[in-house]
Amino acid sequence: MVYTVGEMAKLLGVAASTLRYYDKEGLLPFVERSSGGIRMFRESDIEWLQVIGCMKKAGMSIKDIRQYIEMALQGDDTIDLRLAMFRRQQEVLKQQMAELQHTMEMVDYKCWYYETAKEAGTVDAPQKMELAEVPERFRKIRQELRTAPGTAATM
Amino acid sequence: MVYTVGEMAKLLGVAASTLRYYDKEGLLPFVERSSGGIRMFRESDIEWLQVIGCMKKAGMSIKDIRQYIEMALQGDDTIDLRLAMFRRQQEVLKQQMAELQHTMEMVDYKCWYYETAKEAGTVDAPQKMELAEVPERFRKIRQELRTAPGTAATM
DNA sequence: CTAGAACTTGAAGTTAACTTTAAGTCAAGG
DNA sequence: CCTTGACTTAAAGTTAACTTCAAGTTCTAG
Repeated sequence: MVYTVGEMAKLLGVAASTLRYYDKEGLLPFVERSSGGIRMFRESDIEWLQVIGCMKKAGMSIKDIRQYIEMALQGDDTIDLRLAMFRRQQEVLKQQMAELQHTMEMVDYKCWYYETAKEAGTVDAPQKMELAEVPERFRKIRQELRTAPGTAATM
Repeated sequence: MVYTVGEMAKLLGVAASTLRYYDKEGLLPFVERSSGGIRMFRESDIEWLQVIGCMKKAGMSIKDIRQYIEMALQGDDTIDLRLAMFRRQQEVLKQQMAELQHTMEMVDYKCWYYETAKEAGTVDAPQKMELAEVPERFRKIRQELRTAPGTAATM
């Protein structure tokens, strides 16, 4: 089974122009063409496209992804390089995860903040509340929000 | 203690031009000016800036953040709206977290893939391996990568 | 009082990742 | 054969979030 660019785009849930753009940027050197020049995506190309999608979600640029594709096409000599690349990406993702956790804590705090404000009818309630009255799990983030990053909040 | 734009930028680890840009976009209506027109950031403005930073990390646009700031300056009448906004943001972050987890699984799989390839000296080792030989925790993602999203992999 | 560093503004420039447009070509159904 | 919808390319346009520039002003230290 082969697909045209439009069919494959639909299958993946992206715009056809996006796939053409990726091709132009060298991300799809494995896609063959008909005698008339029309792209013919093969079933097995889906895996490439899924990997590209995941790498994008991991925050990699088109340029970085192209480097990976080029390495992959060079064959088994670049296995070490590709392994190193994904190991580095693992670290990047761990970092992203930690940041996301932190952002979540802030949003959780703000939800508590506005729930408390709602009950009292004024933001003064949470805003001016003594640290000791603030639920324990929000104390750290509250302190952090009120000081510059890198500033020791505890003295 | 008050700070100029340059000092505050250094404190927060961002470019001064970024703070000026935020101001121009209406994100910093609370920042006062000297008689000569120079921005005078107050200690308490740090909390605003930290919240702006967190909202940005949560993927919110400048425009969305401005709406929040405007609501906050309107006072206690907008508490419900602000609470709703952060609750929505909680959902968005949960979604982001799930996606990040999924991306991580893919990268973990790829690390295993290239470790196996490295040992064998060829990517054929992991690529052509029977599903039963693949470590259990990578089977699902492997199946998923090899089919279009939304396609039932199990039949 | 005067350097000179840091501030001000508006406007133009940058970057990444697409998207749209225009002009033309291909391929399947009738 | 011919229509028609989907394909092709190159080039220009879009968007968000900054960054840089140019010309001028303010503040602080000597």
